[in-house]
Amino acid sequence: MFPSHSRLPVPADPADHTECIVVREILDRVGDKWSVLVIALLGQRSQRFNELRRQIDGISQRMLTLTLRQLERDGLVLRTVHATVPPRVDYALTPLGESALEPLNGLIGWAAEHGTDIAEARLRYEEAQADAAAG
Amino acid sequence: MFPSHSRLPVPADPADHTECIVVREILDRVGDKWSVLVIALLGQRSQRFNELRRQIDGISQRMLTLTLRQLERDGLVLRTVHATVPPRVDYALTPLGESALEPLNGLIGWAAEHGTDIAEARLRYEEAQADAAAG
DNA sequence: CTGCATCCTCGTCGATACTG
DNA sequence: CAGTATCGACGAGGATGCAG
Repeated sequence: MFPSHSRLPVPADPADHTECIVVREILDRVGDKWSVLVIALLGQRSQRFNELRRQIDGISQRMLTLTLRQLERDGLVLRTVHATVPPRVDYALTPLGESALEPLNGLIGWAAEHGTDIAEARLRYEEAQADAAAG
Repeated sequence: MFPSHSRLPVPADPADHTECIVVREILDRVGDKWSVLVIALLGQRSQRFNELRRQIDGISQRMLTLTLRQLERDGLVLRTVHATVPPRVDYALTPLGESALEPLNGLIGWAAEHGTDIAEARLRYEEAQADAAAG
């Protein structure tokens, strides 16, 4: 969370401390390992648990469950249980979740576009470090 | 990082695994506690170390140093040392750093706009949980 | 198939003390 | 003023086993 005294240059009321906290919480969600990927996948189409699991190579059952719970809790994802046998659970984005796709894709787009710039910057940095150590 | 087999629905070449990794790394940066705030503050004007420190209530000296180092390493922030006494170090956004402001503000704007929606969703969720437990 | 509980590891962050 | 070094606490996340 942003500490309550600090400010974020958001368009809206910069004096509102609550807003900073809210923003920090959401940014935290963006930062955690799987949330954005899950949102992006559900943005394509609604899917079942193991359908997601198979697409997200490397995710543990536990983390997929936790991630989906959190997204459900935040109102970004809708969980639908079908009382069939075997049980079937569908996950879909809510309208709120869909509204997140746009800013998220903005960020993802930026990342994809400037990824090489960053990689190059890192190389230059390492180089400079090596020079400093050698010199 | 995104596992190398998973895909992100970015406009550009979805088959490129490297892109996923790069995107995940950048998303991680967004998620860490202080980076976005530092970028936002430097977006207003370039600032000195303790100038930033004072504005970011709650940050430790260590974390501000680490955060700035990482942003410098990634080419988002430029560090300028003035050989005066006492020493003076200025931090400023690079053009790359400034280019990040737009997507970042997009996300921050979304968060600010939908923060109450999320808060409400959480209340409803807790409520439903309580009902389930009681019923 | 979907999901919870447990254990354990590892990285991140804060506190503190010290340096140029 | 602007760092670096070290230590400890904490929590995210993976592995595994069990349940509805």
